[in-house]
Amino acid sequence: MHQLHKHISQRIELTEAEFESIYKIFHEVNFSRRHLLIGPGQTVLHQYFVLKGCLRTYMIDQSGKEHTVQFAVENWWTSDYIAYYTGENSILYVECIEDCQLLQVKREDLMNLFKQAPKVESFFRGQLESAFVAFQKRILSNLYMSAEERYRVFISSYPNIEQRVKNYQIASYLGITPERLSRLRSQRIR
Amino acid sequence: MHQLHKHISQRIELTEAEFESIYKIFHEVNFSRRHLLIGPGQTVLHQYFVLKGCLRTYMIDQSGKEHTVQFAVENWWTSDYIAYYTGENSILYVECIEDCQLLQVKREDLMNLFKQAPKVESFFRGQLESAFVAFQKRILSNLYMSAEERYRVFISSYPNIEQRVKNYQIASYLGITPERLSRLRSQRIR
DNA sequence: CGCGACGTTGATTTGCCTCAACGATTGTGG
DNA sequence: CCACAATCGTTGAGGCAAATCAACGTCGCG
Repeated sequence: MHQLHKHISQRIELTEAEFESIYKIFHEVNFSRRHLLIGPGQTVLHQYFVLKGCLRTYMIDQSGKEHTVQFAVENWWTSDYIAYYTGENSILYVECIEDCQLLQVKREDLMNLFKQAPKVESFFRGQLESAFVAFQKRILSNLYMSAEERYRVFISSYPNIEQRVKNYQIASYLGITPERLSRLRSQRIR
Repeated sequence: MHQLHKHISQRIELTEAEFESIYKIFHEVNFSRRHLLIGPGQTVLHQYFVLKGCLRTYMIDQSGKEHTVQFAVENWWTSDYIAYYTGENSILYVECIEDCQLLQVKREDLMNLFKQAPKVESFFRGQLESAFVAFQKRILSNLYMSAEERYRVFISSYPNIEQRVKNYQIASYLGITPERLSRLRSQRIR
């Protein structure tokens, strides 16, 4: 079974024939490490399903500091969702931090597919519900957890991520400086 | 046109007859100030559309501090969405901070309706997309904005909210102490 | 009218940032 | 394949913003 088929099947039932018709609007694309998938100012027509690799979505503020919104690894979806959903120009970067094998899909194609196959819309509604829950939990964590606790939660929700991304990138996800993260980690060992 | 019909029409087209059939699964409920709609440990079967009034969703951490996830005013939807979507027991409080007139709808009824009326599912998918964007922006704001900037953004995105909720509740939404908020506001006036 | 909840102000403490220096590791060009 | 440069992670010193703790005035409600 195709990796995407398996992924979708976790949420809704789908015959091989149904999957084939859905899969028509997806296109496999490959990018090497450091490739910038999306940069500020662009219009964002696509979202991406990660077959293999790791990506990071982040912004750069006026003072030049990076702030990471999310990482995406195998079987995650990614894009600049602010631009993708609103049609506004992007303010985010989406960068491959490993060589990446992705499935690209155009929002327009997806919207048309929803009309023909309500099942597919159900799948994406379900995805959005899960994302909604994850975001709400993240906002809560930022409100009541210490930097150290947030670090611990992060590590357990993205297994093996430490081997795949730079520490300063993790720090920019947690909202702390790389120095601070370094100190938190050395404290934990003692 | 009914307030809910008007609200849904902003996103999808809906005839009067279609609205009537949808409206069947909604029930009007009224609560007075301080009523606790949802408390920790409960299962959450419903979400609510606010016809009139103001509600607050928050948690209380181990040290007894409150942390506000969201406020809901007229024409907003609210619930403990973590519990509502996952089926887990609630960890949040949803409290009426004014006398409230609400439309209650059961998730189960909504899911059945989706099968009959894909349009309705499209509406809620659209809602989720907007919420997703709002959350992503909020997470970004927390990463790169100062407390003062976040306060300013908050005030402009919830107009007149200052007259409706307590300052310590706003502070707990912004992730700062009431003392800090008080000082920020007195600075701004100068 | 009296009590409790709330908002404000002041004094003190602290968690985290900034700046800076120094290895270690990675990447690159000769 | 090696040498050098750039990037990254760590550690230390110093400073600042925001939290904490405490006191007091005020408002609203029972």
